[in-house]
Amino acid sequence: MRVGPSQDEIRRQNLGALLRHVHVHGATSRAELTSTLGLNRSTIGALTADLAGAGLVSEGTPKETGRAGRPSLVVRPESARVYAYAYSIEVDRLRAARIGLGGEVLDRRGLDRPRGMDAGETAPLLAGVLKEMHQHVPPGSLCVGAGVAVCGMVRRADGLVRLGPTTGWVDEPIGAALAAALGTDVPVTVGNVADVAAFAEHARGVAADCDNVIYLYGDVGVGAGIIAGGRRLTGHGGYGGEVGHMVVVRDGAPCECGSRGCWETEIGEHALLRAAGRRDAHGRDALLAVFDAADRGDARAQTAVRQAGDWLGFGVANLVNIFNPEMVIFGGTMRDLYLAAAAQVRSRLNSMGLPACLEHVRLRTPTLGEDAALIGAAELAFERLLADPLDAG
Amino acid sequence: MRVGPSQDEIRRQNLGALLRHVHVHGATSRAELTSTLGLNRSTIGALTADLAGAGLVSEGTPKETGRAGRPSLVVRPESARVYAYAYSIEVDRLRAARIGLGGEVLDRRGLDRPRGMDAGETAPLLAGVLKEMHQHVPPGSLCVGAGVAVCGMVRRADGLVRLGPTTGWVDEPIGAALAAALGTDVPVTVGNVADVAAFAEHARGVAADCDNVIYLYGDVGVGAGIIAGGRRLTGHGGYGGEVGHMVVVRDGAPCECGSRGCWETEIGEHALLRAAGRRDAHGRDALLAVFDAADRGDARAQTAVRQAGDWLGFGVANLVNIFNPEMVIFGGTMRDLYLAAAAQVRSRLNSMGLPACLEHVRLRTPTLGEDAALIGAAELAFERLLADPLDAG
DNA sequence: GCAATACGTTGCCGCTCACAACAAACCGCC
DNA sequence: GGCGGTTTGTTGTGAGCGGCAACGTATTGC
Repeated sequence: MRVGPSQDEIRRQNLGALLRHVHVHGATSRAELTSTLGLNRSTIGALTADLAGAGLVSEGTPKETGRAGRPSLVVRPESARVYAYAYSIEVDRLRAARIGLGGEVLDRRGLDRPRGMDAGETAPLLAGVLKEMHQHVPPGSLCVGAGVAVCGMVRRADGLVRLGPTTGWVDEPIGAALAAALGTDVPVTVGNVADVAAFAEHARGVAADCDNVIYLYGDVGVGAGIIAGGRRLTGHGGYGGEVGHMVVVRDGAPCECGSRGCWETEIGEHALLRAAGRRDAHGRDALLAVFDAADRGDARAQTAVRQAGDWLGFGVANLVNIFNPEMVIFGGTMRDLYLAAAAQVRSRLNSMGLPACLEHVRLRTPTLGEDAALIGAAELAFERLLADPLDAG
Repeated sequence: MRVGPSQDEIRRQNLGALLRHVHVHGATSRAELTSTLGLNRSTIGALTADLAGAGLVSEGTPKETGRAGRPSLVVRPESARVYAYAYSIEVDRLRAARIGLGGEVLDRRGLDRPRGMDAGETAPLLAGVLKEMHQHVPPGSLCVGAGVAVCGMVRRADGLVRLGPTTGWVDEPIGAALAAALGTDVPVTVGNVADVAAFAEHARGVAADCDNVIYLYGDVGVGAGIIAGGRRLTGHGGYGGEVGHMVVVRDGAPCECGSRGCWETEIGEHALLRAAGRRDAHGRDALLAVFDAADRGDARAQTAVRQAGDWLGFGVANLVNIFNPEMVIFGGTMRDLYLAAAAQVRSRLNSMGLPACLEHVRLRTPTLGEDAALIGAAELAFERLLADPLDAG
């Protein structure tokens, strides 16, 4: 049974709200925080004092106010001192970063990932990168945790990767393995790429003011991160958003998942390359080559792109009818496909979508670009800090 | 920016939590409330005193405890004194009820609804029924509002019915019309039937312990009420859950919505009747006749039912992959179809659903039966009371 | 009739935030 | 350079909330 918070939970929530504000919006004057958060001056003062005492923010005098009156102290996130580790596990690459409070990328590494590498082999590799990065951490810094973005279905409870067609993983306990490798002082959170990217775009990207968002992410397959009513739609086990396996052609082409006619068999990498007559190619570069060819007038590539764009619009229309979102974001390869075939997408969407659902929906591309997964992964780790700044700090 | 609640909001939330508990679970001893809500004895005492003072609950000594110790006072909802009006606007019927706090149906009316009647004509009719029912209200009672369940897409902001294929309504302001007819002291809330029924089943039905639920409701069309993470999925405008217009056959049969191949063109009333060779029939009785015929061995009816059941499983599998729900509930005509073709539904679901998503999903029929819409409509009205018991009371 | 048990009631405490009064820092003007 | 006006930080006070412990009360079991 839901019950109201106790007093110290109020405090925690307010500390979190303040810290979240400077984390997302950057340095903010206390006066502005007062009006934004709707708390009293004295309360804001007490909260910032607590956060500053924990080393999470610092206060300073502003340069020039330009206005009359005593200048308000500016509350800054301790971007250099408070940080999270972020990982992105992709098809043939591993990316890692150290990201400061506020979202600044402090350090960044990347390494190739041989196909077929499982979680048990990956975790020590990631831990090694962490050790490398850790050598450059200034003394007195605070690590709030590590976040991992991975292509595949992630069990919310423990970060087990149930099925990652891209990586070939089945039931790989990357969360547990990484937690074991990093030790108990670095809590690990694992999330699906699309979910995590959606989270990032919702926190500090295009969807900053939208509470109902579908973030469509494509690499080899297609998944979605869904924000419904301002909160991430996880589903019961954490597997929500597997829109790539929505069947759009009954008894259609076989999909890797074992079903047939899944959406990603029509708009995924393989489908596009095959339709463009490049059956043996794979990877993002090959895909971009198809879009390039279509741009230059290659008839077969154009047909392939139009066909895929039409199917993209088809699936988006279904999702728009089901979710009535405010915004649909096209990320990963879906961004390229959308940009190459926007006319087809919109046309399908307009013919299939219910008028009421089409009313306010906006189609967008991500603003955080390649870093969305890493930033989102870091956000996962920061989430713990923001929920309880003083205890986690 | 989200900020923590102030002290009086804590009080409101706790009052609401207590009242919600006795509203949903019936009379409860103070001792039980203490352990369930996790609040102190003295706090529970103060809260019940406030609620009793507002006439929302009453306290009494229990019959027999059977255990040693001083018997705990029992907190009862004032079911007879505190009530809401509930309406359900259906194809050819209007149903109305007066429902007491706790969910008890105190009074119930029904009348025929001529097809083609619009909101402007319906509202006075509903207001008239309310006046009738009002005559039997004991003095000193408290009306907390009115809730309306209507087949169609409802704009959350003001209860405008955007599109109700069943009723033939387009942009009918039933919320505003009813509010005008009932006066300002009876706040009106309008919701989609499926949403409202899902709400009811989640509050006090099969889905009581499930936070991720899809309630599939069929009449002429098909819609869904979706509970995600314990909260109703409304979408941006309030139109979320229009799963009936998920296209399952590209360029398929034309649908009333203007699109083609919508799910409801395969599992809706018309589809089933047509496939069973009863093109001219309509209504629930005709549908039940088809299921009866299939039961008795009519080959054509059997084929129609199996076919529709297969499509039902198809769509459910898509939804299960997208939402990863804990439970799928089949209501309205979908209940009949599911019961008649459970084998087909499960077979399709198993072949198309992702293993991880199938893991914990349960298929169920509603427990609240025909009253789900009315009870859910009343819950909409009670929701305002539960959010702030003393101000609304 | 007594002890044991469980519960309601009461007074007190710590906590949080709002509020008001005061002090401090800036601007513009003379 | 001094002055008032303005905006803000700081401090002390107060109200409201829930937790807690002590005490009174109602029941069961012996």
